[in-house]
Amino acid sequence: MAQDPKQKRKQERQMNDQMRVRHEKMDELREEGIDPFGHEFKPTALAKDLTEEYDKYSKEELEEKDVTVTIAGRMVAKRGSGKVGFADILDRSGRMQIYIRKDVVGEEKYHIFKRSDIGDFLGFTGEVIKTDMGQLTVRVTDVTFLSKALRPLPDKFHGLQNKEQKYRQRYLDLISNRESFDRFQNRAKIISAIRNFLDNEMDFTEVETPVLHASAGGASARPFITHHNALDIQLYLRIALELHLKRLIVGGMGRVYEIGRVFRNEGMDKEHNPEFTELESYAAYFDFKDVMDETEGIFRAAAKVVTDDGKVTYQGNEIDLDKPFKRVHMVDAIKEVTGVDFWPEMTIDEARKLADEHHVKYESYWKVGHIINEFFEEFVESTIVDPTFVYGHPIEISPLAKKNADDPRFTDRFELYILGNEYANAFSELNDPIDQRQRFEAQVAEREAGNDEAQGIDEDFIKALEYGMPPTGGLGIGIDRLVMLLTDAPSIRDVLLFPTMRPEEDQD
RNA sequence: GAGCCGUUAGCUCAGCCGGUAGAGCAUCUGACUUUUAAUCAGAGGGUCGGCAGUUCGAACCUGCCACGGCUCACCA
Repeated sequence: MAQDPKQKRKQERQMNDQMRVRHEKMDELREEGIDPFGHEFKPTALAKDLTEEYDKYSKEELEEKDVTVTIAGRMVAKRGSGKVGFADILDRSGRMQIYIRKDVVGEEKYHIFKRSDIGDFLGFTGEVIKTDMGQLTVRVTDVTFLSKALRPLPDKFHGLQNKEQKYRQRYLDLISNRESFDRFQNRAKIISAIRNFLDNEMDFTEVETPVLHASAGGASARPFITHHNALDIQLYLRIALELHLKRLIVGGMGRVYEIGRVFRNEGMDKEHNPEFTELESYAAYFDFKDVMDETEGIFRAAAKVVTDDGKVTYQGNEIDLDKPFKRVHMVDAIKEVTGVDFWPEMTIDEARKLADEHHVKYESYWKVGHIINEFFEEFVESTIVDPTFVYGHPIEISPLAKKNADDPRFTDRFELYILGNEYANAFSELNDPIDQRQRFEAQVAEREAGNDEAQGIDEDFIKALEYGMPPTGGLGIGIDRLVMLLTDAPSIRDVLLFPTMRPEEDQD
């Protein structure tokens, strides 16, 4: 391919010594009639399969078996002496050592191996053997050059440590840090296990609902705003899946769930990324206690991917997901930790007095329920260790949850807490359209009073409820945080392949 | 949004009181027919994140900027 000489000079200026050498080797391959960016290749085995199948045999047994295989992958380590060489080949399943001799493969093929760099893709055919050191190895009879790496890989021993680079160039992290590679494999398996549980054990239907919303509801959060040209309207990226899924319950689908990306235009930290993956499920005729059972089922199914006995260690703290989760009313939990009793009916002034006594700050528009919630968040949340369903949230902070039949100050809602963090939020869904309109109106009043995350009225959703929605139990789980818990990841960025980053300028 | 910390070779990291930049891996040359962070001998490789300032002299001190990390705040 012809290249502008000016551009080529510029490129060369930006290259370091190692890139120059690799470009030269690429040209050399072409001169030898080898395509440095080759085509299809048919490996007959993966590294992991070979280990599983043959590692149990002795050196002599393997010699007798005389098994020939073809493997392919990226060369990630290379060592050896003049006329023999060893290399580690990384394929999607793991590593395999190869052993190559000049007197076996011949001058030309050995030269290809000698001149190839760490990072290059190569294919090898050979016999499965064990070395004198007992290492399972492919003794090479044929080499195929597959693809050139023009940039050097990170340090083979330390891997890639620079966090920024790990997030920006995840492919390098995946190549050089096996624990990261495995974590993303586990993420996929966890999501698959959840799907399997909901599909096959709970008889749910998986659905897809719009990401672009005319009004962003179903949660309290600031949305991302975008614009549709043809319709010339403002649209929002969804902040929750809730309102569409409930419309499907109205439509008679009975049990639906969606695992999908939602977007919240808020701060970023170890637990928050602007886009994240949420599971929401809705089941007709469930109440929130049924949803607790469903949630335990989901967590156990997911945990099975990483543990046999349900025990998981997160950042040094062990928890047991096989034990039945604790269940406690929010007011009882507050009473237990602080001694403050919110069971008696009280006026806002009495609640404010309690807040003042305990140095709990409150906003002017807060009602008693907001203060109760604040007590919980301030004093109780961080003390929870074992998986615990905290239920009975105040009605003021739960605009989509059904009122408790015996005490209308509270809702039939729960959140699941583990090690001080929230993992699930669920309730018996509000299916009374008149109550729903009043809740939305209270949210609008809150917004006018200064809460810019309060929701607006979704008239279309209320209309759907007016056609009748069966009693329904709904659930939301933050998938990223669940994956963090199960894979012992300290930051949400460690479980997102490509976390949101500020773009860098001046890229080479 | 605030505070603290970081940014030095392709990667991982040193660099003392301000005196013109170091190691290991990687790369290059040579030796070596069972190595596994291979070994041995030699060599090359730097806009010390960027821009200003202080100074005879700045990787180091000061200011501003960029990006990142941690903590806090915010966050159904």
